[in-house]
Amino acid sequence: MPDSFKARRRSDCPISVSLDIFGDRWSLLIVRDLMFKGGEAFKDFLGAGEGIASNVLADRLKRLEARGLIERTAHPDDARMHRYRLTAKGLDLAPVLMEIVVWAARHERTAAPPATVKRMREDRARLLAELRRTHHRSSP
Amino acid sequence: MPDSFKARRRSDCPISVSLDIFGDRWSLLIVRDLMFKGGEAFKDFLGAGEGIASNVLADRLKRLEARGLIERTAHPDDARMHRYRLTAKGLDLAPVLMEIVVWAARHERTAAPPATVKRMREDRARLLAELRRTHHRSSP
DNA sequence: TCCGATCAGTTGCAAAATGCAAGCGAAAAC
DNA sequence: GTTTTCGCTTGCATTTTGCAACTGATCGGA
Repeated sequence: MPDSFKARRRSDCPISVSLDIFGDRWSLLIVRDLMFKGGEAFKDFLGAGEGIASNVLADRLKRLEARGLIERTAHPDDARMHRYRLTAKGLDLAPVLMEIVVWAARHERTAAPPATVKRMREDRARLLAELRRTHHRSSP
Repeated sequence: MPDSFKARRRSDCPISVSLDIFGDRWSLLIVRDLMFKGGEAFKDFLGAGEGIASNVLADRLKRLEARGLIERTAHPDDARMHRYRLTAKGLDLAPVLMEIVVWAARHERTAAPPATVKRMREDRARLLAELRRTHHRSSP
């Protein structure tokens, strides 16, 4: 088990603190799957396309849960599964993810649908409201 | 030398593509130093507070340069030094960094000055314009 | 002009994280 | 009751990171 749980922060800089939480190659992809792709179960993240290893995935899920970005509950219909969902804190990463998408769409060749990118640039407030509705979280 | 230069992308998702570029614990801290702290030289990043190792720093600088986020030039006053500066592409990460700061300030205990955070939330356009002025980059 | 300090790295090695394939127990599907 | 699915865990090889020491070029002062 890659025990990536040293809670030791490198500094109190907000960016550094944030990177201590999600500054790796996988965490934000999990958040993305939860936020935009409707993924909820372990297998959804496993099969998400980038090919995360199951042990790393297990570690990241624990980590994200420990940091309060996601919550894990029993799946109502199937006792084998768990249901992972974004907390309000996790959902609040939406603006970060959107800015990343906007940046990548501008500077890299990506599969981002131009219409979506445009909405992220020009209609962010409504997009965020929609997201919150989808995820049943009240807005701050 | 930790040769982190496999340009192989895991998928074409804009978030995945972005994380392949700056999804690690150090890259965005370097960008932060360049963007907000006026750092320009190797030693500035080395002594930035989080304690990056010099070999990792050297690797990240090469990598960021290869990806077009920063550029390295000879320092005008001192032939030992190099001057690192953000390109327009690197400077365009400003909204991402700002949203990260806003998120961290809301959800974690950080050293972010509340006034700065407030400006990032409420006066982003002007802040971005100031940044571009500081870094002498024309705006898109 | 010599000499120590500074700068931007590099090198070698240990420790940690990642990736990969296989395995496992519990629950569901058939 | 047998097979599949699911969410992991385990063991092991590979890669990345961290640490400390070192280098070669340049600078600044005596």
